[in-house]
Amino acid sequence: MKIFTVKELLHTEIEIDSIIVLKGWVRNRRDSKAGLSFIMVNDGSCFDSIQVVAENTLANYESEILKITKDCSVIVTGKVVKSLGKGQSIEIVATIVEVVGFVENPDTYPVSLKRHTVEYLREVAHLRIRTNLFSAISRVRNTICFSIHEYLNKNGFSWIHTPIITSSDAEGAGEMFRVTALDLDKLPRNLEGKIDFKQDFFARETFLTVSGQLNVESYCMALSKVYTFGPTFRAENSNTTRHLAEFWMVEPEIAFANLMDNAGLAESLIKYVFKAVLDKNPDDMRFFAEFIDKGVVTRLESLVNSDFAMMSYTDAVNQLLKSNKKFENPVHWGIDLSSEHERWLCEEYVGRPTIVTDYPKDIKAFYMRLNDDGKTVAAMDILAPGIGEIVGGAAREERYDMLLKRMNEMGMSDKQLDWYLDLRRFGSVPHAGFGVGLERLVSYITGVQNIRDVIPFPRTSKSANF
RNA sequence: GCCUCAAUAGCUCAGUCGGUUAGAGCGACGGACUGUUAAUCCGCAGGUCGUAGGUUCGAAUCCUACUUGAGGCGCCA
Repeated sequence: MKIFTVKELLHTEIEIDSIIVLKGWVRNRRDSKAGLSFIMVNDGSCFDSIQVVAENTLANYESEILKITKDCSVIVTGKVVKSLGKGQSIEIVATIVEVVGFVENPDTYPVSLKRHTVEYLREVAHLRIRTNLFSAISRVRNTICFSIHEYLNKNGFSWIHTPIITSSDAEGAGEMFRVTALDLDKLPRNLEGKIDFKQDFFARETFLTVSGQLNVESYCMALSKVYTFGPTFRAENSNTTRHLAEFWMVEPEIAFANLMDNAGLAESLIKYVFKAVLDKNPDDMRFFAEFIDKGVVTRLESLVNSDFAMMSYTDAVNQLLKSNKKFENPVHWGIDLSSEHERWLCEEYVGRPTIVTDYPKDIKAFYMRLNDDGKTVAAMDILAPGIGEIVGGAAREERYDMLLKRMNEMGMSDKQLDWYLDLRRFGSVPHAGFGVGLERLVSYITGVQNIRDVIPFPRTSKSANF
């Protein structure tokens, strides 16, 4: 007897009268006094559960089947039949229902058969995957990751495994988590009375990476098209619906490329991902559209077939000024756009993802390429309605003198990044890249507003449960 | 890090001006009914009112501190 997933049973042609085995968790049980019970079994392979009909002639009907509650685990052997009821085309008439594991104390089982808030489910993150919402999020997240790899692979990119541990504290993206093997109760001191990191595991200060970009640039200078895709860490005390201390980021980097090549790649990648989700997860997306955000499917569909808006930072500032809206933070050329500005731009003014380019150099990172105007850098952010910045990227400063000058201006030590400067000395080429926040992308695609709900076990300030 | 709000049954919430035995819906359990679909109907159980202090004859209710959670802002992806 062959073992089938629910997805195979519901979404491929299985011959009627086939005898099959099915393994999963019970979503719901309904009894009929006609002498049978309906058991909805879900194994996460797809959104829908399959209906198993258990008749009271089964040996364990009274002793076990009538005691099945939500999330008991079962192995069902049975026959595929055309459904006599409404709501499904086929169902399984069971010959054996083996209860592998019962649920203790169903009255206090955290994920009962009722609607729960996402805030509550976050407190039981090890069990929340057993809800329609979180299993749908998990499947869509998986499709997103797979399609990112697929798109980049099809387009000749190499996936580079840049290090998680870094000795550079100048990656330019905020506070870092320290990595140490020193005994914190007995920290070694040097002659100056400071902590002696020479005695630490790596014989220097080390941190968790905030970005793989600097490392991947060196691979870009040999393999042309590369990307990193892995976890990144920020020790910022950010408390918002769109920040995590540990999150995943995709960072493509392309050689012989400028900002427009970069923006084109980002838009093309994101649209590919949108389309993949629409194609592969229609059931999950339908659920999000019904219960989370009505417009979530139509929005993706229209975006796949239209262009992202593009405007320069200077234009954006001018539009903000022209809007005559009262913003908390006053607008003038040179400010860093705050969320209210970004929101107004992409939600009200444009109404779809918007690529903003050429920001003032003073509000951007040291490695971004200086434009000919001497005031702006070739940076681009993609702002998405409801989420804000989902992509941040730039053409990199490939000119040695310019980069060194910029680093000095910002008071950075060129010693630590001499290897990075080397890339500008030995066969440098114009190149560009960007970072996509995976969780922000998942959030945008699913309509799930809090980023803590689109990663399995969220790590945020003051919270690292499970 | 700053600001705001919240914490009462397994979950979601109500609880009047500080006053007798703290209520409802869902879930769980028991029953009725039914090829059922978040089934429906009836019944029953379930509470240290976040923690610690304080005010008061009397505190879920007022005050203080703490803890936890949420939202907004900042930082960013």
